[in-house]
Amino acid sequence: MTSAVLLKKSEQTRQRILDAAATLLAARGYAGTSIKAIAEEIGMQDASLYYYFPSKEALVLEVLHIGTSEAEDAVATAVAAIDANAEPLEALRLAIVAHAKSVLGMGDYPRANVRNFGQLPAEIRSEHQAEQARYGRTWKALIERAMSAGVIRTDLDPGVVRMLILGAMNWGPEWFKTEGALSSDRVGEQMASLVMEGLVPRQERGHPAKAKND
Amino acid sequence: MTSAVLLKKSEQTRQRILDAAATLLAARGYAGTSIKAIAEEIGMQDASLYYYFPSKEALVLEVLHIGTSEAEDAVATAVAAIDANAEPLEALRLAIVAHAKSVLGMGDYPRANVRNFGQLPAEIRSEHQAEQARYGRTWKALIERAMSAGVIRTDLDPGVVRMLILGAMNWGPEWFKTEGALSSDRVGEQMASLVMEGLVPRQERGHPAKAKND
DNA sequence: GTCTATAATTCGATAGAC
DNA sequence: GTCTATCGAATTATAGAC
Repeated sequence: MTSAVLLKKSEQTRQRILDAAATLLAARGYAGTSIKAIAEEIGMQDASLYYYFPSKEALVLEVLHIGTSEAEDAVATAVAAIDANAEPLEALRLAIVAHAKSVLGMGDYPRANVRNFGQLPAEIRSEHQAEQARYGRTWKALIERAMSAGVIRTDLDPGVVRMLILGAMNWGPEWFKTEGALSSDRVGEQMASLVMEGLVPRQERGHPAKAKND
Repeated sequence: MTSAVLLKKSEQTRQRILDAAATLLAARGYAGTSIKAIAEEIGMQDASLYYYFPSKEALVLEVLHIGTSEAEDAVATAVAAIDANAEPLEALRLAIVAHAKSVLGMGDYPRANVRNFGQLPAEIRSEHQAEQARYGRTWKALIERAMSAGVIRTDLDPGVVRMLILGAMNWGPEWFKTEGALSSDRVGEQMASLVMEGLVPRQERGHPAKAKND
């Protein structure tokens, strides 16, 4: 009898394939990740993967889908801690921190997602865009609510603002290495702080952006 | 007799290959761009390319190298308009605008560069990193000078700040389409404004970040 | 479920005619 | 300089034994 937590062996193998694919996709990208390499990662023959997935594209799409879902869940959980309608600025800040930690953290799926959805072959790109669009709408709502409330600037195009914020964070996997001196948590906080307060120091007391040499 | 402006026919062909490669690399990425596709773009047979370039890797490296050089030149030219030591904040702002326009503009080379250097095969990545590192030092100097002068925040790690700024802009090619409503110039200005002033409106009069509904 | 063997393409690259 | 022809390797995917 199967339980909810203890997966069947078949499910376990499927999961190990997904994990290996996520790890390699995050590190080497779509074209640099062959079915053979994924199979080797878990001590399998490449042909055996096709028992679990009908094609490389289906496997990759599922990895990216999980990556989007993980980031979306992280953001939703973070924002749910407060009343987002009453505190739209705080909601946005929590979302930024959550997203930043998702793409910098140890989980391979969100990183695999942001590093690959821009280089997908045209045939499967559109399929993933439907998933990605839902996450995009989450951010669109966060930003527009903050603009309507007047707590963030309204002199910029909301779409540009959204992509700049996500871009600053999504670029993280290109340079951030876990072995470095700074933890992903600290970098995530700095990302959020810079995006929210900007680079030029603020003069008012009590603002999150401190003067200097703090 | 050859002149400096009128290239020999051989040089012209070489240039057409580079241009086609830059266009395809910017649009489809490294693995999605085959030698055959580049050749077809200019009505050539794939084998003929090897008369001009010894390998795909050499061709790609030259495209990325040109992309880095173009961005670096644009930044250097922009910053040279002022006394960067006397006005470190303005120097940084000009650099941001220049870089943003480079990766958003019609030129394919800078876009090919930022979209591909993260997915290069390991063997050639290190070769390009030497070029890229020089550009990185330009930015490192710009940021550290501004920090020393106290005109930008010093409570953030300078390396993180550098990669966040460049990341927000380098992500542009993932979403910005020339056919859209906003011109690359306008988007570039908005990028610079957001990175410098942040998302949260400032209260002081006369600051570049206007209150709202401007 | 996992293996071996292999088909079918694609790709980077070379050889040699013209 | 550009072409045709082709090699060798890698890759996705299938067939069928166990």
